[in-house]
Amino acid sequence: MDLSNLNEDDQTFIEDSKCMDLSHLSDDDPNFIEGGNGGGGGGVSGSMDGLQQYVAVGGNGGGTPVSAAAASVNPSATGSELPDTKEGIEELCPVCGDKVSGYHYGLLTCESCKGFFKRTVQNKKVYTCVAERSCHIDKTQRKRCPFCRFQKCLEVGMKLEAVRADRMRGGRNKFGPMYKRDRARKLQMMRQRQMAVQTLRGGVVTSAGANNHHQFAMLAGDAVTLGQYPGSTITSSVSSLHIKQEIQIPQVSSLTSSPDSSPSPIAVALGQAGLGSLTTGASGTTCVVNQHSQMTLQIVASANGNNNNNNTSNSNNNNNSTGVTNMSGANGGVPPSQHQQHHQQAQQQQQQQQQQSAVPASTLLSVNKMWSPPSSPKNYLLSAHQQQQQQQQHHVPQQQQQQQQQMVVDGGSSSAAATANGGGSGVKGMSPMIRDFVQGLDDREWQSSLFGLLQNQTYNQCEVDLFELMCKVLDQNLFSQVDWARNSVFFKDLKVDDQMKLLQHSWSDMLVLDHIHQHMHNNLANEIMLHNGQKFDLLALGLLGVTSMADCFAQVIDRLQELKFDVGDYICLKFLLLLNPDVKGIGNSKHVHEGHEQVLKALLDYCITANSQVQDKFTKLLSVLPEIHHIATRGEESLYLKHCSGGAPTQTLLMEMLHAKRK
DNA sequence: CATCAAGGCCAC
DNA sequence: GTGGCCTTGATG
Repeated sequence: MDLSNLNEDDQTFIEDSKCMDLSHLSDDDPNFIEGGNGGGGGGVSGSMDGLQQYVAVGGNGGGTPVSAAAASVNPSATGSELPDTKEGIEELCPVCGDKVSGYHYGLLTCESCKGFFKRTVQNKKVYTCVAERSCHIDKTQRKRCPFCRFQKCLEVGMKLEAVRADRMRGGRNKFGPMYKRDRARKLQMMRQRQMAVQTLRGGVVTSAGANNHHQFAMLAGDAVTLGQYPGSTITSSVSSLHIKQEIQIPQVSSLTSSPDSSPSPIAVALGQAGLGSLTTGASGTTCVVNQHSQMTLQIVASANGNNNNNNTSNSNNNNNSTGVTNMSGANGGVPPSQHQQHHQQAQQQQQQQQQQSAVPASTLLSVNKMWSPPSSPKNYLLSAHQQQQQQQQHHVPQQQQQQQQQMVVDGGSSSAAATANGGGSGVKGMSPMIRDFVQGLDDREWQSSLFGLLQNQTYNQCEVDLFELMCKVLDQNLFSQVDWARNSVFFKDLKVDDQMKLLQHSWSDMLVLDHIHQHMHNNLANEIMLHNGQKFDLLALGLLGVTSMADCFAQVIDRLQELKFDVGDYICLKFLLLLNPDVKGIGNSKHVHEGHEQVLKALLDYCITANSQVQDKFTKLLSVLPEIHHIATRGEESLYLKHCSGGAPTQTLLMEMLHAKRK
């Protein structure tokens, strides 16, 4: 492996940083534990605060144990001794653990898995798993279950779209820059890990067993604490592994645009991307690879006749329930002509969407593909026409479909972007700071992840627990919240401990405020029809589940409408909630106070100059905050009670935050 | 021209 | 079907 360009690329690391999927680190990889890799598979020990662990360690490679191994290669290295990159990046294939031969289809893999992936995609293989769809894949057993092997390929991030439809040889593809950055990241991580290992000698690091959930870390500036999510206990007795680390945010993948298609930060943070779901669903799960980078994982009729109703009319359904079948020509069992027809429909749909929106249809695809919930990796594998079919199959009212699409497609041109670009109502009088705030918003992402999650959670599900689903959405929103916060001015300059305290005090208020914003500025509906026909109460999200607070919520909306509450106001209020100077025990309270003051002043100026027609807007806006807090507090209490009675999902950041506040 | 990530080949 | 090795060709 040639690493000659590592140093030069290293410079671009910060700018280009993306989230690394660490969800597939091998649980039993001793290097991982020793190396202190803060990512997925459950290596670093357990007494770490959940928030602190919300770290994403750079790079694509699907949580390859390599970087950790790199750290352990030379544990005596000091910060001044830069790692030997050629020795350091002796990676292992994230799929099977064999020796890596280079970047293949998106990440570093071995030659064998490269070939396997290529054959599978090119020849449109259909595999089934005769076991539980959770076969362990390693070098010696990788041939046993191609289904699970291919699934793992996808989980770790191998990219279908890197397999060329035209089979053209040679040349480079769009992933080149990503590989380059990935190398830079790995080098960066190696250096940091070496420093971390040094630090670690004084700390306690133990194996975390099989818990590969919720591994995340939080950064303050560029400082990060690594560790493992402890489940339901937040404790300050943290193994003090503080590593300088750039948090990396994945971009939404696109088949046509950005090659940097790591899984969502949420999935990354949870360490769940692509894991877990394979153990769900009916027996007889089948992998079907479609041409043109589309892949489906379908639940097909099992041997005992457990066919899923929701899938029965899918013409792409493949009912090969046993053995391995080579689907020559036909795509997933559809006769070629039929498939072509469907494919053309999908293309036409995409073209129409592209014409109608600034957001390419591919982004829509990618939303479903990459922002799938951690527990349902199968769902980021839907092709365009399959999504279309699903919508039709599940009897989603057309209006609802349009509404959902509208929300996703138009998200980019909605309030935040429009306002920031001068198209909104709040531009006049907007200070540079507020403009920056607004530009930092990404409502499209918010909506995309919301609808992506809802869709994926209900695909092929007859009925889902709506409360559980709400918790999942809240959890996802919470991760987004943390992501936003840690990249925010003022906040990002704080130390991890301070950041945690501020977030623990503001998260629920911010969730409510966010929902108000989405409701008011992006026309978020109060409920939507899920793809399985169930109705999901979106409003309940904003109420944190306490639907009896709907009147209170409506009153707040009314008041804010009277105040001509706009995006600039919203983001200022959000900062005010986050930078709460009243939070006790903040180390750098001066900084928080200053930030708070500056935002207050900016908001005041903005209220005066931009909304002079609204009498005393500033004071009235601030008076809404207690109302929001009231709703949030009720929501927290309700969720906490539900959790304590066993009625709410455990092992979520949401529950972690609930517990943290009660310590 | 060197690099390297695609696809291809073919012994097993 | 697998996987190690070879060929190709865009990129810098």
